Amino acid sequence: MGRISVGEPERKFGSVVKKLREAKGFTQESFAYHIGIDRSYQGRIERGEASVTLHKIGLIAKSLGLAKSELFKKIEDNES
Amino acid sequence: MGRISVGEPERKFGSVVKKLREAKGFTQESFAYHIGIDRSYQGRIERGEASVTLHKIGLIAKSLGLAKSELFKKIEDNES
DNA sequence: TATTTCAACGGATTATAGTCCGTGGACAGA
DNA sequence: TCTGTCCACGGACTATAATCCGTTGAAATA
Repeated sequence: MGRISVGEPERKFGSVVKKLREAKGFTQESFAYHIGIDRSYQGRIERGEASVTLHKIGLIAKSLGLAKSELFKKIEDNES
Repeated sequence: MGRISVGEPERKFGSVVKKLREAKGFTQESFAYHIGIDRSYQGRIERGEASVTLHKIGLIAKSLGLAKSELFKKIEDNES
């Protein structure tokens, strides 16, 4: 994987997901469990170290109660 | 890879990308070249046989002249 | 101080995204 | 016809997403 940050889009994606997760009161681990992904991978995503697939993006957005378009809108506006 | 369709989200993603690409007058090959991805992979994406990464999603959206949120909005509305 | 909770981070492995190269079929034009 | 263009589809390979399991450190609480 890209251990160290893959790129700007990944970093932005990660930081917004992190903020939204925290706002929902989830820990990384509980959130990851809820989605069905690995806890350490959730950390990597939030640090911008992973270029997530469409499949995972869908799971994450759903868990945050957002449509993918809405999630990306927040990322683009960086209103988190 | 998932040779055969991965899931509904991937199929929708693919079919909308296909329509938008055609609307822009690109062939699969020219579009793929323009983005910098493999021609056969572009075909797989459009057939819903690939769960594209954030990185590729960004390249595709950009090539279509759309923000990622806009691309996903079109996919969700299926207005293509 | 000791204990618990959470996130950062790593190494090693497995699953799959993405590449490379080729074939065949449909269709349009010469 | 035949020639060129475009797409569907495939196999084999390479790169990397995603998993699994562990360690460390910070901060809060008892």
